[in-house]
Amino acid sequence: MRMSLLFVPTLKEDPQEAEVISHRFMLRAGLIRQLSAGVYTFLPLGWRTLEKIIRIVREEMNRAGGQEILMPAMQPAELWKETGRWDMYGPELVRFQDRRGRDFCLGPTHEEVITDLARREIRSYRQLPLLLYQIQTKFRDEIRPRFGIMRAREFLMKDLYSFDRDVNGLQVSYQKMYEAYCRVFRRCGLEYIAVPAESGIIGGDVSHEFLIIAGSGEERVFICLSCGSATTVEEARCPQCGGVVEEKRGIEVGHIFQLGTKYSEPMKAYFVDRDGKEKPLVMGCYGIGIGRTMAAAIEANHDERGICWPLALAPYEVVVIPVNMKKTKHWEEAWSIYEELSQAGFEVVLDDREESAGYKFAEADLIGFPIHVIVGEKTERNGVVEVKLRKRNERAEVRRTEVCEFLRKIRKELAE
RNA sequence: CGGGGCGUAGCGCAGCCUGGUUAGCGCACACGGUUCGGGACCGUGGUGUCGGCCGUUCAAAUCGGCUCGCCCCGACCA
Repeated sequence: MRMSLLFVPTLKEDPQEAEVISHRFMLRAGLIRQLSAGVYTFLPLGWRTLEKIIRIVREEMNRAGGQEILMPAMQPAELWKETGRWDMYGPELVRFQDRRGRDFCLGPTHEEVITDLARREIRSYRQLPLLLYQIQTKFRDEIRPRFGIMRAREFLMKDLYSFDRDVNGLQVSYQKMYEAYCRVFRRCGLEYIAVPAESGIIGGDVSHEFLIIAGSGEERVFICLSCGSATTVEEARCPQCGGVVEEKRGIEVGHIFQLGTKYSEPMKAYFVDRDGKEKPLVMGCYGIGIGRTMAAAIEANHDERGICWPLALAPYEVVVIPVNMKKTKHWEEAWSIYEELSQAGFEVVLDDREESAGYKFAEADLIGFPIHVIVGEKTERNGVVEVKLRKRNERAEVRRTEVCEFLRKIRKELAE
């Protein structure tokens, strides 16, 4: 992609409405724009990153045996009355009526809809276990939308629901998801931790939160350095081993629950087991905040100049910067490197704008391309380009002829 | 919902307290020229229902009331 054609409205100054770092950089780097409190548009670069997270999540859900579906955001009140949540959920539930005066809501989560589907379609234990998921926009009229995209009123979420014959089956599904979540966050290049958690309004017995470790995180986590166990409750400091406890801060990006029969009982979602008896489906549900993961990734990976994307989440992997557009040599070499890298399968942007070098450097840092290839005087004189790694702030001079090979190695290294 | 803050050009702000010329500055934008390895410089130019409504006054960005929106802190959440 050529930078001159990319729609990236960057901001030199901090927008007054943004205080939190990820929010500031997302606005400044031209990733998002706000429409209303807690409601955002994703611009091309922001959407690319979001799609990268989605792809990783999707691959890992599929790998764990999940099957993707898409449920409606618009849901009839009747379902919510069956579980009692129409009254329980409160004003956070976005409610409205259709033209005939029938009550509906915009789904903040989908237990009711999926359980309704399950009770209609699952008859026999032979159909179990079943893991269904979707990646979809959720609506929650938050008391107080906050921190930009971090707590939005409209946001993208991956939610998976497991259906099993019994508690043993549920535990197997739960364990699969637990591991899938670990893989998702590891592949995103993020430092994460899983901690036992309260299950809140979703209900159920066992539950874990997945947190991205970031200094600005709202939640405190206590990690035992000897046994590795973690908790969010200060008093419960891993008394079992008595080791040294380290406190860190984290941002909740995922939550998994063992629901049991909390929804299947009231909604009468039964199946016939091997013994011929009717039993309620044993359920679990598993969520990942997609946008939140993006914000958390920035909270955990930035410096004063801007974002330092992990390779896996960067909107583009490489930016090629010709220092002086007036010098034919810079321009030609930059173009040929751009072509070569594109051919080689890199996601690369060519900064072909008539801007000063300093301007391009500052913007490349802000946006956070993991790899910068700078074509300038050294290229003209010695046939070398400068390769800069954004996150480590390391620079290397590489011969023009070896650029592609060098970047292949770097990419492999950064991917680990 | 309680507490605090903000709303003036696309963005960041000054002006308001103490009402009174044509509402200003920086950035951005357009055109011309000079620059070109860390957000360049010079010149020229365009840009405003001063968030909205009502009121006070000869006169309101400025004073008063109401209202809308946004941000931050608290109780809830991916």
